[in-house]
Formats: sequence, structure tokens, C-alpha cells
Amino acid sequence: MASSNRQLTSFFIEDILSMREEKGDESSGSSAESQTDSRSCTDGGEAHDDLLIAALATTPASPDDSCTAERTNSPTEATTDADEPNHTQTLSQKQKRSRAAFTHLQVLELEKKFSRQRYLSAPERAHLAAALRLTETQVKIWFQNRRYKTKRRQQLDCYRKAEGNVAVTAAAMVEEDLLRASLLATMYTCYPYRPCVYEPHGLSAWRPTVW
DNA sequence: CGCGTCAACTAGTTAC
DNA sequence: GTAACTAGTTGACGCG
Repeated sequence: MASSNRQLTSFFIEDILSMREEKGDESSGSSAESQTDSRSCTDGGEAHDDLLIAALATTPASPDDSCTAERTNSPTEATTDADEPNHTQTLSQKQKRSRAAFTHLQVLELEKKFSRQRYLSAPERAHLAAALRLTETQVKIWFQNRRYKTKRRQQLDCYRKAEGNVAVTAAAMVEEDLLRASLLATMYTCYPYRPCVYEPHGLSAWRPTVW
């Protein structure tokens, strides 16, 4: 089942050393984080990615940020809930499952990362999660869902191709998503009061924003 | 109200 | 045993 390009969380000495050099006292998320990713993290765009990430860190992602996961259903809570036996909670006490809506900037950063790497190592995930003020679980789930989504779209596209319609490569689809997220994030950054936003793929071009 | 999207979840698998 | 993966499902939410 696991795909051939599955990324293993290997911890090479050189990776650890290079990470220490780069990060100094990072230890943002989990303790045993040693950056394994210098191998795959040939991120050319990492420098200016930090601009957006910095923006994320400084600006409260949005005032009405109540939609982000950390508030609605903090994944740490989620995990503890999951660890607990279900029967400790009565049905009435059981909280409704909430679906966090990530901000466009968060999605943009995730998309950017995904466009470069389909798999994240644990330290990378921790770093990204800290930068985006998400939890590692959220980042992990997002990448899982994103890979699966891409694969499904690819499969769907194969069917379409068989039927003679235009085929789009998986890479092109990722690029497309990235571009879309980027455009939206730029709009939101430039126009913080965001009365409306242009959705390039939407059927209705202009729509109110939901951040 | 039906439908699509998507974060969160489950089950089964794999690798260490 | 643990953690991460894929594939599929669930449930909240927004839209027409």
C-alpha cells in the first residue's frame, strides 16, 4: 500500500549536524527533534517563505480566527480525547466534532511545502507546525489528505483522459493549487479588510471572504 | 435540501 | 510497540 516514494524518518548524523548548525536552539515542538530533512529540504524558497511564516506568527491569523483548528478543536485535545476511553463521556457531554478551517496563509504555506515535498520528516513537520501555529497532527493529517486528494484527482484524470478529455499532470495540479492559494493569500495580505475576493476557479467570480 | 469540500477519524499495513 | 503511511469514511460547513 505504501507508495514507493514513502519517506522514512531516518536520522542521519550529517542531517542532525547540519540541522543543529542551522537551528541552534530550535526545539520548537517535540524534544527529540533533529532535523533529518536537509536531505530533502533543498528548499530554495525557504528564505522568503519565512516572510509569510513570520507574518503568520506576528499577525493573529485573523481576528475572527475562531475557525482555525487550534481554537475549535485543539488537536492536542483531540488526541487526548482519542486516548481516553470513549465511555468516560456521556453522549450529552460528547462534544460535537468540529472541522477546523485553516487560514489561507496557512494553506498557502502548506501548499508551498507540498509542492516541494510530498512527505515531511518529523522535525520538518514540527517546524512547519510551529511556524503556522498548528499542531503536528494537523500538519500530518493535512499532508495525508493532500496526497490522497492528489492521487484521487490523478486517477479521475486518467478516466477523463481515457474518455478523450484533457489530461493534467499531478504536478500541474499541485502547481495550480499552489497558485490559487498564493493568489488568495496575497489578496488577504494586501487587503486585510477583505470585502470580497476573486476566486479564479469559482463559478461566481467575486465572493465574500471567509478567513 | 442535496451536494461538494475538507479536516478529522478509522482500519489495515509497513518499517523500524 | 510505535509511528507513519494509504484508502476510505464521517461529520461540519458553505453554496446553489
